[in-house]
Amino acid sequence: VTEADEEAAWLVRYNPGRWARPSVTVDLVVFTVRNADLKLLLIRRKAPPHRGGWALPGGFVGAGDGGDDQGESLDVAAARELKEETALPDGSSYLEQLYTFGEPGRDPRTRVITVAYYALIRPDLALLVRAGDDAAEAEWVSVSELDLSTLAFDHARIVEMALERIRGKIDYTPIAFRLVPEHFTMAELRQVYEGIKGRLYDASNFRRRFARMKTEGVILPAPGRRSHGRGRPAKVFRVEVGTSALEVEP
Amino acid sequence: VTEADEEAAWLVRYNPGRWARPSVTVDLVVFTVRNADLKLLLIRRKAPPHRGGWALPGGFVGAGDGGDDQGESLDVAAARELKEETALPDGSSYLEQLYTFGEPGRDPRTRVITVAYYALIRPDLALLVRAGDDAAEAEWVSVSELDLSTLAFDHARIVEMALERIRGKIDYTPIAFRLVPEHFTMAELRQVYEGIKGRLYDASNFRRRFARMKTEGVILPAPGRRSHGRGRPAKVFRVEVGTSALEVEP
DNA sequence: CCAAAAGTGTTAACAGTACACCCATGG
DNA sequence: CCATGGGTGTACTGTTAACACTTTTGG
Repeated sequence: VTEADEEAAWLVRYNPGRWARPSVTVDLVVFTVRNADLKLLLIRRKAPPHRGGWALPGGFVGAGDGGDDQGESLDVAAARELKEETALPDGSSYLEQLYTFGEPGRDPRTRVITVAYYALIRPDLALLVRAGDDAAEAEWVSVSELDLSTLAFDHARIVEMALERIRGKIDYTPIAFRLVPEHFTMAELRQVYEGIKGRLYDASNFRRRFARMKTEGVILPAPGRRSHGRGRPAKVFRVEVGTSALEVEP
Repeated sequence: VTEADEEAAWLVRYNPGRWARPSVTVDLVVFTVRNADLKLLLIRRKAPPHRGGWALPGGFVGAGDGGDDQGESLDVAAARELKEETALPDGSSYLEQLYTFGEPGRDPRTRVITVAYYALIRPDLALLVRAGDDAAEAEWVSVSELDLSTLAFDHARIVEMALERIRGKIDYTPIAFRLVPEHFTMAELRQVYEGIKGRLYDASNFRRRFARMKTEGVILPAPGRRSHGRGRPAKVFRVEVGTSALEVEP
């Protein structure tokens, strides 16, 4: 047995092509916060299975032609699905891989492994939602009012994990800034925390929590004030886009 | 166009089978700690590509026959690969999904999407490693001495992310207990932290950090003491397996 | 006895919380 | 003027870090 023979044998045995391949999709848990109320984007399925049921937006990952073209990356597939569903400009939303779900039987048709992502959408851009290709309608649903058991496939578990992730991550990463407009008040930022954590924050202590970010120049004063018709108008702030302190690593 | 026709059209259009499918694998980052030294398990690849190079153990996910048999779950596939490589008894190691890597071109043969897992192995069981099917040899390599750039595929990135994950998670979850023997001393537990975090801990403060777990009955006294030949012998502790306080949710 | 490692006690710094109180605006 | 929300100051609490000190073993 020559070395070339041995190598050829391995090539055959471990050629990925000889294994049955699952389908791979991306699913999106798209969040926004409005008036301290955490919402997520659901679609009504136009096609079976679960036709007419609520589900997460998503779609298949382009895998190319099996030859030189290996298709699109997972991140790109997720961004593409997000764009199809929301028509938002590129880079205006935060997108992060969440977890991969691949239980046999989670899709009755065939083995489907889905790489779930979650996205954070600024509320001033959240109106730009539209129904994608495979959806009859797309709608923002309050997490507090959502009955998870009505979701198709295993999407309830995906949503639960996404909630867990953002509720944990908001405490030690700057993801909250992805859920406020470019110019925001401390009250608006606080309401993002209240919507995600599902509890109230003391306004004065909340302010102090971000005092250091102000002195360090991460949070910058923006011109003007904002009045809500009643009470003292609030100062307006902004964060420098691309500030290293705002980078979030998965 | 009847409703049935429309439904049939959707079935064709969104039938997962009509899309090109990628191969799906699981790769494992297997950790252990010995003498405050964090080690990970690498194999030498027997087959191309990267034949002879260091790589993470892993293998293809069984996807069934494309019909009623949908194959094995991702968790099961990861546990199976771990067993092939280490021969450890089921349930003796901690296994958690890390991240999914699917850049086109990461495997030159075809589109391969890999779901990476990391595992934590108790040092008293870490000797039970063996080379799996596709490996010439398996070896524990110190993270501090490892040159990441020598790893095959995109395994350097996978290892980096696994390190990041355990270095973060050890601070707010009880994963460290998965890296000590059933009966352990505070010094041994401390060395797990030192190996993972890559810094020294004050022994007295470290002890206090776990004082509450002792009073709450999570950490229990074990009979006997342990002498290292020099100095005062240390008390021995154990944790109740299956204690809810030790459960770690991904 | 001495070196080494286990284990205890004391103090300071800091972040989070509760809460009293002042400020500025619209009506 | 007063109701409402923005904004400041203060006191208390629990956690962590630094470090001096005591205890118990092997050699």
